[in-house]
Amino acid sequence: MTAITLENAASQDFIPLIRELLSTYHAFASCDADGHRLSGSDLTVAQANVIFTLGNTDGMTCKDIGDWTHITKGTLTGVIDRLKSKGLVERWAVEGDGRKTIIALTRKGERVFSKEFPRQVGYLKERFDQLSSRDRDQAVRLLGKIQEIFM
Amino acid sequence: MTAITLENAASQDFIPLIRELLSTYHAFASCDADGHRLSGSDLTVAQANVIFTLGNTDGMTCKDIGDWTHITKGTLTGVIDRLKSKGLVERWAVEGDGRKTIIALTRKGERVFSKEFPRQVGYLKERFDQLSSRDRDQAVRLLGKIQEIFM
DNA sequence: TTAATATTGTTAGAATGAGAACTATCAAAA
DNA sequence: TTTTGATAGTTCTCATTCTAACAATATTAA
Repeated sequence: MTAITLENAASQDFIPLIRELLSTYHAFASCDADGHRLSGSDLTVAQANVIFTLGNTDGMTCKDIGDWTHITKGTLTGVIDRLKSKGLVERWAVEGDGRKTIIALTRKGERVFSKEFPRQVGYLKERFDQLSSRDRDQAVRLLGKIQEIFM
Repeated sequence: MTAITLENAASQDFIPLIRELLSTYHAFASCDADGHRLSGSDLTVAQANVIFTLGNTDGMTCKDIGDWTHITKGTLTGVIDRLKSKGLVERWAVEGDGRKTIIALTRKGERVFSKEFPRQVGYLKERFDQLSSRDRDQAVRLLGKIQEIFM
C-alpha cells in the first residue's frame, strides 16, 4: 500500500518474479530456436510456429493464427508472404465474408509439417523430460494465475 | 520413452506448459509496453530496460548490460546508439582493457531513470498486487526449475 | 616470445515486432 | 434504409531481434 519511490522501487517483491519469467522465457526461446536452426529446415521460429499451427487443420484465418501464435496481424502478413513464396501455404477467399482470408498448408507445407513438427517436439521433449509432472502441472497452474492479473 | 511420431506429437504432456509460458510472457510484455507507451516517456521497452539497468550504477559494460537484459550484443549496439542520440547515455573507454566500453547514464538519463523507474514499477505493482505472495514465491521457484532444464 | 585462442564490441543482412493508418467488408442501430 | 460502428487484412515506419562475420584487444599455451 506504500507509494513507490525511487528508493523502494528496486526492492519490490514482485520484481524477482518478472526477472524469472523473462529469463525462463528467453531460455526456452533460445532452445526452441536452436532446434529449428539445427534441423536444416530453413524455417524461422515464427514461420515454423505458423506451419505447426496450421498442421492437421483445414486452414485458419489470419486472425485465428495470430491469436494462437501471438503474432500481431501486421507481422503475420509478412510471415505468410514468405511462407507462400516458399510454396508452403496458400491463401483462400472465404465465401460469405469478404473480409476474411483462409491460410492453409499446401502439399509441400504438409510434408514439412509432418517432418518438422515431430522432430521439434522430440527435441524439446528431451529437455522437458527432466521436469517432473508434478512441477509441470504446478507451473501451468501458477502461470495461469499470473496471466489473470493482466486481464 | 516412446518415440515421437506425427500422431502423438501434439498430445505431449509438456506442450501446455510451453503454451502457458508463452502466453504469460506475452501478457506481461504487452502490459509492460503499455506502461511505457502511456507514460509519454518516448522510450521503447528495450531502451527503458537499459536505462533501468544502468540506474544507480556507475556504468556497465555492454556485455554485462546484455547479460542482465537478455539483449544480444548486436542488438544492444543499436539500442545504445539511440539512447546516446537522445542524450541519455554516454560511452567511456575502459583503461586496462581496450576491448571494453562502459555505458553510463548522463545527468539527463538519471533524471529520466528517477522519473520513469518508480512510475513503471508502480504501474506493474497494481497488477502484481493481485497475486498472493505464496503464489508469487512458488512461481519463482518453479520457473527456476524450468530454466534448469535448458542448461 | 610467438602462436593459438578467447573476449568485446561493431557491422551487415534478413526477419520479426508493435502500432497506426488505410481499405474493404460486415453488423447493428437509428 | 442509412449511418454508425466493428472486424479483417494489408501497408507503412521505425525499432528490435538474431546470426554471422569482422576488428581490435587480451589471454593462454607452446
